[in-house]
Amino acid sequence: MRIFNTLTNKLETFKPIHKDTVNMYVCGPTVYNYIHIGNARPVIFFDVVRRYFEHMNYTVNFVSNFTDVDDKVITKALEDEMSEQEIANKFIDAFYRDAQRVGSSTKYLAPRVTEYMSSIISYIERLIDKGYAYQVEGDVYFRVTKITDYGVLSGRKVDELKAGTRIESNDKKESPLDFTLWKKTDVGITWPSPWGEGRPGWHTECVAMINDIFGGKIDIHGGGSEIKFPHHENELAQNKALEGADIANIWMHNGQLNIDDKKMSKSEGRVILVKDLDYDYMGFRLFTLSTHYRSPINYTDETLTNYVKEWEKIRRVYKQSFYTLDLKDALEVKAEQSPMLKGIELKFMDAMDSDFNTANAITELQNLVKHTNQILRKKDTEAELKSAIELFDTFFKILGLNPGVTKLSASDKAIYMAWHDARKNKDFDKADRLREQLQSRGIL
RNA sequence: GGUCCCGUAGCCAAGUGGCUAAGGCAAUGGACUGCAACUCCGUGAUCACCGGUUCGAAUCCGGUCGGGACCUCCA
Repeated sequence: MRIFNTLTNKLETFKPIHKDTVNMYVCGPTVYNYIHIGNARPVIFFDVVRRYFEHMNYTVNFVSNFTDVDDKVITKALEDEMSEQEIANKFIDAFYRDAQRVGSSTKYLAPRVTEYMSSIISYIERLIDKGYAYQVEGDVYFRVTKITDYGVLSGRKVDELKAGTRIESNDKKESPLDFTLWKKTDVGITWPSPWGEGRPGWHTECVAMINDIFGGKIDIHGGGSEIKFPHHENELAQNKALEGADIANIWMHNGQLNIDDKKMSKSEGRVILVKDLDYDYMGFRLFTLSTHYRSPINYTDETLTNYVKEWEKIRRVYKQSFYTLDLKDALEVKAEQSPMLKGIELKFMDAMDSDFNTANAITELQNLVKHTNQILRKKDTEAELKSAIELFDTFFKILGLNPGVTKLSASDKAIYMAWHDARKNKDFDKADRLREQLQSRGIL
């Protein structure tokens, strides 16, 4: 299987560091607000990455953090007259609800910065010991100029960065590119450190936690493309300083989700929160996976509506297939996979093997829909239908789509049979009444 | 200002040197049908523009126009 490595800008054949295991870390949210639909994109995509590796029988150690120490958290806590911890807990709960809404698993290790404070402090101490960081009046900064190839991940050159006049000037820093590892402050929650009361900068938490949890280099480090610089660049720099090597074998970055072709912006009123999305969430998930993960997605109501309809179509044929077998008590029939279905399966897996090309994988899901609809029009196809259902189940599991179809109850079946008989006897008034019942039960 | 990405049918979107440029939505013709819904079959593209490299370009190179992102602890 091949994955695009943002560090080398090339497709690379995936080779795990430890046999049959994938260690991956995805930068998680700062928990000061509800997540918006752009935040949901990596939550969905990297969930699919994990699912596909698991389908390939890897053991996946998936870790995604919560940044619960941050200026924004502190500001929000002051505004709402709550503690930072209360704010964090509130929005972590909300995050889990939203992740579940869009079909992503929440059963993974989710370390919080506040739980790893001693690791972060000792990590900074080691950077100082090695001469890669320096203390000024209770602040600690990273000495970027000591990293010779700084900018390698984001494709920037130190000279160009220095030339940028927009970098905030700070007299305490040796170089404007140096970034904060520890910030002296008495605003909001603080921790004691060898440099005094304060709190850590953003860029250390991920490397410190990765080292603490995984004990070294991981296979995949992921996140949104907008945090490639400076956040991931700085993580890489810190790890090079301490270990002389990269923190991850492969860096993966997903493209952004825009609205009206522009980045979401709270100040311009261009934000849609996941919890406020007034559409079917599976349709939304399908929408986000229908574009290759490295490309930007443009959100419009029209586009999302199309994918919601598409999901209904997928779900409908699955439901019909499932109920067709259920009504015949044939759900446990032995599946017989046709060459056609085998071909669809192979192409689906090929697409996933090619840098998680979910767009092409979904095309195969659509082929399966069409083919299954053709099977449904024929008679005596239980074994073939069963095979189609199994393939749907496989695809759904990998993509994290859930049709929510369960076995019919005895009364469901009775109504269905009565409807069938009424139509057969041309008692259409009765048939229409029964049809309404079936529709209200979600069977038709 | 600097760096980078993108521009494929009305819409969404794959394809990044080689058969007639996938797939979906919409539209339209047909089939199925008690009605409706669903579903199936058919119908659509000089790949933004100009020039170059090549036997061959949507794909590589240069330019033009248009859109966007990053350089601000913004997912």
